[in-house]
Amino acid sequence: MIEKSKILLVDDEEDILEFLSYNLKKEGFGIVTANNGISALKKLEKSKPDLIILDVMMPEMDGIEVCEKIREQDNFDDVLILFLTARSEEYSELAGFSAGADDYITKPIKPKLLVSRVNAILKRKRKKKNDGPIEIGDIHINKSNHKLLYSGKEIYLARKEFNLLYNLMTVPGKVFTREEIISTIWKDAVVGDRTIDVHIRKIREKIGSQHIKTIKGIGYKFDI
Amino acid sequence: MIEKSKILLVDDEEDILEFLSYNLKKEGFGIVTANNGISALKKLEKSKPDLIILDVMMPEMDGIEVCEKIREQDNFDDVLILFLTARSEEYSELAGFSAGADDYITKPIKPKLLVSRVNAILKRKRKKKNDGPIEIGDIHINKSNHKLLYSGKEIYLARKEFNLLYNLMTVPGKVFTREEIISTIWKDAVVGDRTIDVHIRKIREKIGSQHIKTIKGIGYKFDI
DNA sequence: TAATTTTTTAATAAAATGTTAACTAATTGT
DNA sequence: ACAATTAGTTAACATTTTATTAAAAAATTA
Repeated sequence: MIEKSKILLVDDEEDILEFLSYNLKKEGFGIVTANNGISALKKLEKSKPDLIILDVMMPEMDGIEVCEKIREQDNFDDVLILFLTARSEEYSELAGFSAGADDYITKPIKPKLLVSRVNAILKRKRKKKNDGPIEIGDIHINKSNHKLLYSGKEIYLARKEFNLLYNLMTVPGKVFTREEIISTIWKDAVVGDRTIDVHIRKIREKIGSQHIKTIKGIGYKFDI
Repeated sequence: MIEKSKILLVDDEEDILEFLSYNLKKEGFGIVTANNGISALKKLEKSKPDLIILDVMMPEMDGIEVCEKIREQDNFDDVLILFLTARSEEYSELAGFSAGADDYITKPIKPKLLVSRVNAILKRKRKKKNDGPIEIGDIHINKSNHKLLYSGKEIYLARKEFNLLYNLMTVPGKVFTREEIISTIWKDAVVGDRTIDVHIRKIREKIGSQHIKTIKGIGYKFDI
């Protein structure tokens, strides 16, 4: 069974805390509540939540401030934060994201949407953990610390090179078409096909060409 | 001729709708627009789009909600959905993908990028049909890693050879006429009949001729 | 801002793949 | 058996795709 996730709810309105609690408990989440930012920050350490649902509009310390303070702490810089905002508060939404929020829900809160959004955000986090190290033969690649070990020796790859190699290694043997490669590595730019070749060449320069195979007319693959 | 794809654009901002329309019409796509989620859902049935481009941030019903509603409908659970978002990667991946999006573009939208992404996503869909490994007797063929195993030994086939053999193996025993072969392997080129023969010969060179049978006057088939 | 590194592009070389033509072999119908 | 038709073979050549440079452009760092 999947371990139930813990959620810290932060809102100054008791009604909303109860409403959220009720709907999320029903889904099996572990719930901790706080009715202001200070209290939330205090409860962080003990409760170690997977997700924090934070009302933007609170007296004393607003959600954005709380969010920033959470992100400053080393042990919580990757906890998920979801904002609750009123429809009209577009501005706060924008500010929220730059403060480090992961998602937001607008009030009035629809229970079904809330639950689906919370599930989605947690699912995504779980998936993200799969960005773990990959070891294939004498090549160890680790995305979290951006390190590549080639037969024990550490080798530096520039970012694009690293991402490209990492991507190929996620599914060894699978041929990644040039299109696939472009759409995963170059999210917001249009680059020519030669660009891929050049990066491939640089990777081969560093780890040899025995692993990275060209499938002419299709793409590249990482082979064992 | 390749049929032009239909795209449904959904955004509350008229400017953006026009901007998208202009750039996509120029590329020959059929365009239908809607300026809110409700209207989009209504226009779905009639327009039967191949792709829906959906702004995440909209009043009333946001893109994620629209997306979820679309996915709930049986006849549109596989329509392509592309999100427009002003936010970071993280947000779109978190909320959008779990709601069932296929890809996303971040604003500000660069026309070139938009077009290339749209083309990529549509092409990907067209291709997605035939896949999966096929094992027949001592021949294992796998499109995803472009590998052919012939009694355990890996054999390299050039692209056309591979596609041709794979195609024959999709329906073992069925006689594929030369016309059928040409229309599936040579989508947009005119080639002579001898060309097929040559490719068949090369395949036979590599895996023997016991499997690939000639049906004179008609075509070829892959036999067990 | 300057220096350095990374990324992309452009030009060209190299390699692999694909097609054709000319010829040969096999098959089919009469 | 003998045309007529269809397929197989081969090698030349055309085309496509990738590799390799060097240099420009962009991003990063000092």
